[in-house]
Amino acid sequence: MALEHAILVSLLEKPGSGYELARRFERSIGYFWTATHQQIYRVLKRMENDGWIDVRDVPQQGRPDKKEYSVADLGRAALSSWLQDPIEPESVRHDLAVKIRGAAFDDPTSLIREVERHRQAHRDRLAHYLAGEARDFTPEASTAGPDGPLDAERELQHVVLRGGIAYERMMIGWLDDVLATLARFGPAR
Amino acid sequence: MALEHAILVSLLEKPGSGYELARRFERSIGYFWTATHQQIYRVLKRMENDGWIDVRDVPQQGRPDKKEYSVADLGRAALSSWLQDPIEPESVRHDLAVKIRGAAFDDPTSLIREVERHRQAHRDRLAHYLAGEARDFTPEASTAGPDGPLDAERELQHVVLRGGIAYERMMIGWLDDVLATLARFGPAR
DNA sequence: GGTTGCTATGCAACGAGTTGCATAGCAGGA
DNA sequence: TCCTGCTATGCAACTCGTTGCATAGCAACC
Repeated sequence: MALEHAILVSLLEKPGSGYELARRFERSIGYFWTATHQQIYRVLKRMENDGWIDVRDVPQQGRPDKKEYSVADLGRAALSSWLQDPIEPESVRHDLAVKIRGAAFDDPTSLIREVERHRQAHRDRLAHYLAGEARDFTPEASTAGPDGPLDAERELQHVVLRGGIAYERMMIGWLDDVLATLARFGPAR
Repeated sequence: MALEHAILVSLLEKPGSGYELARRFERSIGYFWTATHQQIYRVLKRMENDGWIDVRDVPQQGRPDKKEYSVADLGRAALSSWLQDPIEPESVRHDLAVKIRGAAFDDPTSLIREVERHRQAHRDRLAHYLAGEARDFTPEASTAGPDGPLDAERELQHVVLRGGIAYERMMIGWLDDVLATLARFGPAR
């Protein structure tokens, strides 16, 4: 499982609390990994017990105190070891594809609406990614203040984002294809 | 969860045993859903208890007997109801993307090999999909004997396969991009 | 005769992910 | 004042998926 490693990468890029991590997983990390706050808290606790990360209590004004986590030597070693380990190409699971093949045995009307809804969701995500790319990865943004990541770090974040963009574009094109196919064969039955 | 629904669709397309289902999940259904035989057997048992599917003992020559499952009325109704239910666009989980962003904090040499390995796996899968398309979805193959699926069924299977093809092509292109990025920034550090 | 390999089914244990709920401080608005 | 909403952390129960193992018949090969 890679959730703990995704957390390590995110904490290396910038230390933070469980809550902050959960928000990153809704945003930039969410381009390639999703996790709820319950999962994150549980894994953070385990990682702390294993000595992978250090905690620091941070009092705050106007909001509850937080625990700020940062990567310890053991965590860095664990990440390094995982990075060396080969992984299997992911296994695919597309509920929507199941539905599309299932549409041969049912009225496809509601499926058409569903596919249109998904296409819109992918368009929204694509727009969101493109906005993030324009904001963070244009040449002018490259001189990012003292908190800005290093060149290699930035470039790698960018190429992962480009992967998300390519994925969304591919999905939109395919869903267009699906809708055209449903239009040709749906009403004929 | 959609495993039970994927099984229903597969059994509607053609009745079969748990073992045969497991093999389909390694092949055509595997374009969009993966499952091991243990999962399949467990779910088949539950579906049988719920009256979604019927069983028939089929004695065989030269090999162990099998249980052939087919979809019952209750199962067809359950599938129909699920097809009407909206689903959320899938959440993404790419171990490889975690590794790529993690490469900023480690020696990227082994990652380059890994990415090349994945690119080859996607090329192999693409070739496999294209061979299947040429075999099953060329105009000449459309007059497919008495066992051949109906036109709508075939068209929907084809559009799902095209989705798999588009996905593999997108991945190969992106992994090329990743390798170019790693080549530019990996050695410089 | 023994080994390997394929068909065919299944159990048990574990690990990971989801869902619902609980707590608590503080801010802002009706 | 009460209600809503955001930050911040966490428990408990459940479902789902993975891994390792077991059984059993038969075929093919050395």
